[in-house]
Amino acid sequence: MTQRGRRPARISGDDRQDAILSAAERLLAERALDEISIEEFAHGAGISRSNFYFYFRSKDAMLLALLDRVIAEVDHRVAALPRDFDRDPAGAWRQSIGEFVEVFAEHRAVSTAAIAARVRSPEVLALWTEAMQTWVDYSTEVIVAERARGAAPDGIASADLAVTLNLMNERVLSATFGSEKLAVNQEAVLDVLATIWVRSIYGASSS
Amino acid sequence: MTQRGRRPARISGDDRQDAILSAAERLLAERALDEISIEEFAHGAGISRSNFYFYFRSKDAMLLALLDRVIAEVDHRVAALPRDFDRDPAGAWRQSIGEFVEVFAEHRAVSTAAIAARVRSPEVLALWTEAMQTWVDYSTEVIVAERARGAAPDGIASADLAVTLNLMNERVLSATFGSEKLAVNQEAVLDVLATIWVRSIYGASSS
DNA sequence: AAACAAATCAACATCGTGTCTAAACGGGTG
DNA sequence: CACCCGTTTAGACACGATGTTGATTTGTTT
Repeated sequence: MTQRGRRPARISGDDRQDAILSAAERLLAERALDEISIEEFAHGAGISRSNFYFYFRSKDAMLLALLDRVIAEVDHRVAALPRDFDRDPAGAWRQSIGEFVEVFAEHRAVSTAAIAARVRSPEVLALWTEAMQTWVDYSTEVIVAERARGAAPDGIASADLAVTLNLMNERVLSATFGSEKLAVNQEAVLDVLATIWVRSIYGASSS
Repeated sequence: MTQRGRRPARISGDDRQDAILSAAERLLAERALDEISIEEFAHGAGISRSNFYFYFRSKDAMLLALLDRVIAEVDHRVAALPRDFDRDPAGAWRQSIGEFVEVFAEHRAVSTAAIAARVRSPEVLALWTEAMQTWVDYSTEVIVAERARGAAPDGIASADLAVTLNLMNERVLSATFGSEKLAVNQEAVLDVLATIWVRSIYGASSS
């Protein structure tokens, strides 16, 4: 999972690579990826446009490296979480979702850029989908377990529910932290998402 | 709402305009908007690339005209729906969502293209947001009414709930009908969405 | 048919990307 | 010290897509 979009490398130059990535994240906070030319990214990191290609094959490859970091952080955080859904289901879900919210908020520039670039870059799409798949698998697993112990009712397929709720999170966080016109307030978003997750998973299906 | 992205026009040429739009929708069923050059759209409609600009200022303007049609159809369908949430809440929600699903499915090429282009084109973003706002307002209104008559419990703000559920629909339908890897089966998607809406709106907040 | 607007097209200018080459810089090793 | 080798730059080039301009054709009206 590490060193994605990187050449083998030998000694130094890693700092430059980081400098490029830092500058990129800074620039992405202002404008979208499409609106920033490679020349701007290069100059932002204090190098020439030609030299940019020494570190990354393309703009998308650079974004891929940025995205890799963010995904790794989410996975690291979620893995460290206690898994006590039987003791306090609502709290456990809320905590998991909270990790997403926090990381998404901290790296909102990269997250929104990745989601936007996904439609155009197969590599970004693949990496994002792989990460989403991990989270969906985890969610599905827990839902199945909750149903097995009688805490959650049956109804729609667990996998479908997990996919839908994860896609909801993706879209809502993107809207909220991308400062879209139609979005949920930053302070309220965790409450709203957690509530919907819990109600959807544990609520009886009316009708 | 009509004649968006169109010059005043006088006599003929409307057929050409329609021909371009038809060809565009046909091409968009195969590849994404970015991957199709204006030249291809033009040739698809039997005209030269230069002449394309006589009908549309840009690719995005063309998409805007396509999107306008789709939004109008959804609004027309939803407005014709009976509004009997007190008699059969789950059924009423399901029917409303069903209209979205149907229109989205029928015009999946335009819908997914618009959602993708939104991040890049301010005009597409504005039109899409305006439509979403309409649907969110409607949803909010009904949720407030359901809470007022004691059918739905309080908890998170009605407006936040409405925004989130609408964004969920957008993302899930986009994934499903855009044939994304991580999506819900076409036959199941209405069930899944309707269930989550109903459980989220009428389910008591545990915890 | 003369006039005029609608419709069409070829040519041009521009911009960003990606590739390549030649030349310079700079630190560690033989 | 001199020599590599990794690093860096500038510059040129080809390519593809976009958007503009100006001229030309087509069709309708008077």
